[in-house]
Amino acid sequence: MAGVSPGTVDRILHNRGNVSESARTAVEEVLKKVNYKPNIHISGLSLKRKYKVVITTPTVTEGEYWESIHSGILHALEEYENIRVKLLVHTYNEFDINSCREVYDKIASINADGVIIGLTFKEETKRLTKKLEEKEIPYIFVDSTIENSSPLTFFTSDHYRCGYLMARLITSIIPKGSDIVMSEAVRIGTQRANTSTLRKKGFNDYLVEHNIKNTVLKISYTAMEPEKNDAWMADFFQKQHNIGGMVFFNSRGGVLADYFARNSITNIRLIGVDLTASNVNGLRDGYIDFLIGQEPEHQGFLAMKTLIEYLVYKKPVKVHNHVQLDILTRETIDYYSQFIYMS
Amino acid sequence: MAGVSPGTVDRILHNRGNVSESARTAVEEVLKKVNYKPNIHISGLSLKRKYKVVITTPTVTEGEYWESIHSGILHALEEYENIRVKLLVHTYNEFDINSCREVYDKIASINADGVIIGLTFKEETKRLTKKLEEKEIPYIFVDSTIENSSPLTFFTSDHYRCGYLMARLITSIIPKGSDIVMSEAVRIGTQRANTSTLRKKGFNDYLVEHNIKNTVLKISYTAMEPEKNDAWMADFFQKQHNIGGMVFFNSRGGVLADYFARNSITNIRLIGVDLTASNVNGLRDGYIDFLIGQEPEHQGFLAMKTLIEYLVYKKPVKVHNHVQLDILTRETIDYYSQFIYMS
DNA sequence: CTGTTAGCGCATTCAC
DNA sequence: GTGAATGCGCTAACAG
Repeated sequence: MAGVSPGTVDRILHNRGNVSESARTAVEEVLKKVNYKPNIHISGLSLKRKYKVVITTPTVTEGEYWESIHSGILHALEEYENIRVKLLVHTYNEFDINSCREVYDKIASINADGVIIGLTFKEETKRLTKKLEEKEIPYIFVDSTIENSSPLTFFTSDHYRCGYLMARLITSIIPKGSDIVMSEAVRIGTQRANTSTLRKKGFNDYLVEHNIKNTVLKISYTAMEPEKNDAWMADFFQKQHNIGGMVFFNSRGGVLADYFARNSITNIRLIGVDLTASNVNGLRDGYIDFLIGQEPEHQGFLAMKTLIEYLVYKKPVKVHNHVQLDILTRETIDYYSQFIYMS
Repeated sequence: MAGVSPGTVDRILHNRGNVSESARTAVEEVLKKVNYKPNIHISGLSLKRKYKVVITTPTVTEGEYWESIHSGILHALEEYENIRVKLLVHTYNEFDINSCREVYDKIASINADGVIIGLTFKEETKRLTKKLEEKEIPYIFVDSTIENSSPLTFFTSDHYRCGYLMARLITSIIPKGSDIVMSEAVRIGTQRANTSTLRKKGFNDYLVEHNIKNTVLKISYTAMEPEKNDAWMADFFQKQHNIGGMVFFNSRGGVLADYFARNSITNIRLIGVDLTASNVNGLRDGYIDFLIGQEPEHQGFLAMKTLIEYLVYKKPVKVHNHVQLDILTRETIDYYSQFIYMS
């Protein structure tokens, strides 16, 4: 239509240069006129280049949070089946900083085209990203981000808002004047980025802003020595009798739901985060009232998709991204699909 | 790999016959060995056949429920850009059964390849589907379905469960012993399928099952004469002083939120259905506590996608489908994207 | 700076 | 029954 060859059009579409101004304007006019939109799937057909993408997260356990992130990444790869990307998975032990360091060193030595990072150790991760920046390798955060870093983009939920929401929910369903228990899993030195901290801040801010005076108790639950928890909880509930509700800022609420189930405790409202297998059980059985989901699959999916589109099509990237906060109850969990993707 | 030509493979893939048993087995073996999966997007490239698809719903108003359904359908079409489907949109006035009948007659006379139906008038729709069945034209329901009909499939939310959920939510946030108001928009003879009825049933069942004795008042709100509502509501709230919360089984809760805003009523909890513009405003401003979303875009998207895959690829169809029930609050609405699709 | 051509995976057509 | 040829939209490689 513009009187030029397909080769020229392609050069214009991809800014490859070597095009005269006259040809460019002529083609661009036609492009606009016919409202041209490239077909990404077919374009992949003739693309030759191969890409190496690294994904690094804590070790993946079945039915847990990180598995969903990985699953989303794989789904994105399926959608772009025509694009040759080689996925290198490097997971580390989230309770062992040395494991993380080792894995990160390995990653820094790979000449990857892009890296997707689900982080636990903040300082370690800063060291890695610094190296990546030097080599000009783009990286994307999932689950949480780090201030003062320069990722290509990140996909997380708004953890502060999550805590704020949890405060709103728990205070609206507990008996007036009853106590609230806030549980954090403080794992020394390993605090998963600052998700829990942010949630806690959101939670407290809600209480202050709404002038809520209920007593807030804290328990520090340990993921390291689960065998001790039972005795420990028994002790706690023996001393506290005015508890109306509890919130878990990490994904371990299911443990408490399980304790409630075994001890027939039904008068304490419970709100948790993440759709882990045990959380979902607790929700289904009625021991957990609300679960907040943060779309881990979607995070992984978007991270991979964005990376591909950036690498292959130079598509501009929006840096700051928040996924949904899903509120689930036992009435809605059956219809909740974690396998949802975005075009 | 099987020592045959691509033509033969294609014949096997699509069961076109004219293939020797030996060739078939040889090819099928290879297919399994390489785990062959056809690439649907590229297959569309060379497909010649064109399809006519009809979509019929109540008239589309901006920012309202049906617009989202249409939008989802359009998005599915974008995803299958290589497949030539001609979309024929036929909307009717949901308050006028004659308009519906006219439109349906028109549709019955079209030789469509498939029809997507968002229904309001149950009996009228039954007449239409009967005709479609005679002509062996597949049809799909969105929003709601009809018992004893034979759609190819339907995509709706579980309206009964929705009502059940609303009962759970409202009773858990209102002061103990306060009254609950239940609002239905009874539009004579036009009850949008039976969504409201199902929700009401779910609502009542929850109350009975959980032995909840709060007084439940009813108001019948009219969409036809909106100018009368203000006086009417003023009258209602003057007489009732123990109202703790209200639930709307249709999407018009925003009207009440608006009334609350203008009259500074803040002590009544409100739960509504659908993310219409006015509902979302009410939620943002704090007059609505929860909105239940039923993924209209997703419904439209899935309906169109399923129809295409059925028509073009003869893909088997799951008849019974329920989309998610999303629970939204003012904390989560900002991150809620209605533009989410499923692969 | 520009045009030509081959080929990606797939479905169709036609000749054998 | 079968295979060869063509073309869909797009990119890459190369010749001019």
